[in-house]
Amino acid sequence: MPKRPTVYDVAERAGVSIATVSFTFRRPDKVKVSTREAVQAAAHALGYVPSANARGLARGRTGALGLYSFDYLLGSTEAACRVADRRRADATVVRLDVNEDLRLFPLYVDEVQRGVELECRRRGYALMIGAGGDANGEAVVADIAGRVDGLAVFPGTVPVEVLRHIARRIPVVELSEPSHDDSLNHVTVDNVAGMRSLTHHLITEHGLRDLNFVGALDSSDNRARFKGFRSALRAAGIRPPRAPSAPCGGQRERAAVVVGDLLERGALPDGFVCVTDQEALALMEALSEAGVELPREVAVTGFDGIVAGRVARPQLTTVRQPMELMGRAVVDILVDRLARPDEPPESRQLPVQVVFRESCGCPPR
Amino acid sequence: MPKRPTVYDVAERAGVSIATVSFTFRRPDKVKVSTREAVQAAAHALGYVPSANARGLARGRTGALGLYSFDYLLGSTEAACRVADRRRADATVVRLDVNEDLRLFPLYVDEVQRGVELECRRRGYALMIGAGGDANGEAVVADIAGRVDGLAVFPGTVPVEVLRHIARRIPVVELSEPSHDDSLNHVTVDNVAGMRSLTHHLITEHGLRDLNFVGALDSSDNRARFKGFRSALRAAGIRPPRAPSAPCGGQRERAAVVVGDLLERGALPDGFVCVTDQEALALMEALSEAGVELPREVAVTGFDGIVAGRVARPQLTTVRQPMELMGRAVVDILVDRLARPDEPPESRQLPVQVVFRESCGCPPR
DNA sequence: TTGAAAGCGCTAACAT
DNA sequence: ATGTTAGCGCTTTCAA
Repeated sequence: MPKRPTVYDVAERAGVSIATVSFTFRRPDKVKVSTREAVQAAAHALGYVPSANARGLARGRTGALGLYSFDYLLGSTEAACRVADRRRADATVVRLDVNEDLRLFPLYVDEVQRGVELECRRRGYALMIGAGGDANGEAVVADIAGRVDGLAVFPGTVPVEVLRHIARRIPVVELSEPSHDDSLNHVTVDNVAGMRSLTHHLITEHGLRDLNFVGALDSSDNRARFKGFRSALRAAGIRPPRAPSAPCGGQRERAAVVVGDLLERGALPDGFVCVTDQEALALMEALSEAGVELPREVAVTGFDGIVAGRVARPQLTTVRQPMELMGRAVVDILVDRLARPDEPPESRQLPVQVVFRESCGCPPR
Repeated sequence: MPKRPTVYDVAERAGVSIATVSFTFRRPDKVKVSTREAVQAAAHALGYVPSANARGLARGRTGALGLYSFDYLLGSTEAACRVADRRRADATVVRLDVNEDLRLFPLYVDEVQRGVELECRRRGYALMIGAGGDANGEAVVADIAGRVDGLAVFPGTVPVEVLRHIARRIPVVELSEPSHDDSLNHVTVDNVAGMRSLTHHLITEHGLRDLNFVGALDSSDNRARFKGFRSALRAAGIRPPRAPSAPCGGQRERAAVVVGDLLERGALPDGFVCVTDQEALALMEALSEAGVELPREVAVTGFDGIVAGRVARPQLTTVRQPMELMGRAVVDILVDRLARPDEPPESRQLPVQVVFRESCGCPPR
């Protein structure tokens, strides 16, 4: 790789000053035609590509937004790496079943990310993507934060103190319900209403009364969903469980254990209301494998509306989040904050849509 | 937003020099404990986030890779924007059918991009994403090129001269068969073999002889696929068509026109071998709507292996590209070139897998 | 219309 | 172990 040409090289070759070169790129119309052509010719001949780093430095802003995400499917990364090792052309043909793939992609984060991408493009921003989940996640997020004008993060990916720290420097939006009311912007959905109306449906339409809530209450969103669940039960005069039942984190093996345990104790409820689609999908699979017929013997529902739920058998009843829209809203807020840095942080709550499919007992559609 | 603190601020507050601050961040273990703590405390108190721009400038490399992609579904962007306008919480509930969604996402580029993301993370690189399709695409790609150490592009998204230009500065890999043999690296698949073996299957297993190839020969990959198609026909003693039949670019309306025309002329072939899944899907839909029964009356096949083909009815027979792996290979090459800038450009060809599903006449699986 | 010069925030020798 | 000092490549007043 030859040394990268700079403004100086171009200036010298075009016989002008670096200021003129810079100016020519910024406002071509404000330069004499002859100089412009000379500069452009020189730039072209040299293979000049302006350094966005230097530009960003000089201007104080980079023109890029950042998205920090997370591999919620920890196991998958490892599997993917194994696959990656046989990447030569002469390697064994890779046999990943497409059904299998759908469990890994696209997930919730992927669809939100897509929204972010689309809106970034529309606004003329570049998008810097980073992800953690592993050890030095904190370093990574700081690294990204250092190269963008605004940052979006999925909840639970970055310690809140780190986020606050970053938020002192650039606008940050977190994709969750506002929990610790602070300097962060938020984009979220109406978790409570969504879960309440889903649960209400199970009770009134399908006559289910013994309902388990499956999922960890480790995020404000999950807690809101649990709240919606309890609220619907209470409204129906059913005493809601105090705590969720054991979550399996979307992992098949764990789901199998949970199901085996339940079966052994003869404690199968009327339905499992899961905090996410992934949780529900893993559970459904474990139930099926254990010989439980869905949804006849037990109903299962999810939350998110990911593709895999649409393709599963039975098709998964769920609460769909407007993921692309959420991604767009994120960018919208960030750009807005950039323009008006002194506005207080904003929280945007988007509506959800309950999608009745087969896994709750509704007929196929 | 308060003024962003810099090394100078931290240094002053910690009572050390800026070099020490920098060093403390780079090699915390090489600094006296007391100073380290002082610096970290100051940084924390100030909300200091190092500027990756300045760092990149000073170091001569950014630690980021770039991916420039493209909206192959031109119409969709517009539709998405319309949706984006009703982004307030009080807006009408958004009703996008999930089936509809799958036609837009995830597509080929999305799955490849995912591979790029995963591998970037594994290697500790940040990923800068940009996309064009609209007017100032050239500016966008230059912008991205200016902020990364290496760039990946999908074919047909950037004029080859621009690519060459950029390749003089940083390593570039194009996701296509090497066409113009130049300074670019390439990642591609065995298009010829894939299409040949798919076509061979149609001929020998299903006895189809009158086959149309659908798609534009506007890329080296597409030409290779056409070549594979012809080669299989020739091997079977069938005279291959000289040119493909009219492509519809994956657009429903156009597909409907093409089908209507064919039907009118009574010129329905035994099968349509489409250059991509999107092409095939649009065609299948048009055929179904026109009352043609698939695959009994006519077979349809695709190429790529996108999710939508798996979910379509009948399920689409196709040639699956190892998209995630391709994305990973891209990063692999880029990182390699970065380490050894003087190596000649590399081309990596990955194997494909023919997936027999229903649309060619095979039984459901 | 163009040039000179002062940074932007950080790193990396080299000194101490 | 820490400080000094040049830049890195570009933008941007301010002059000319």
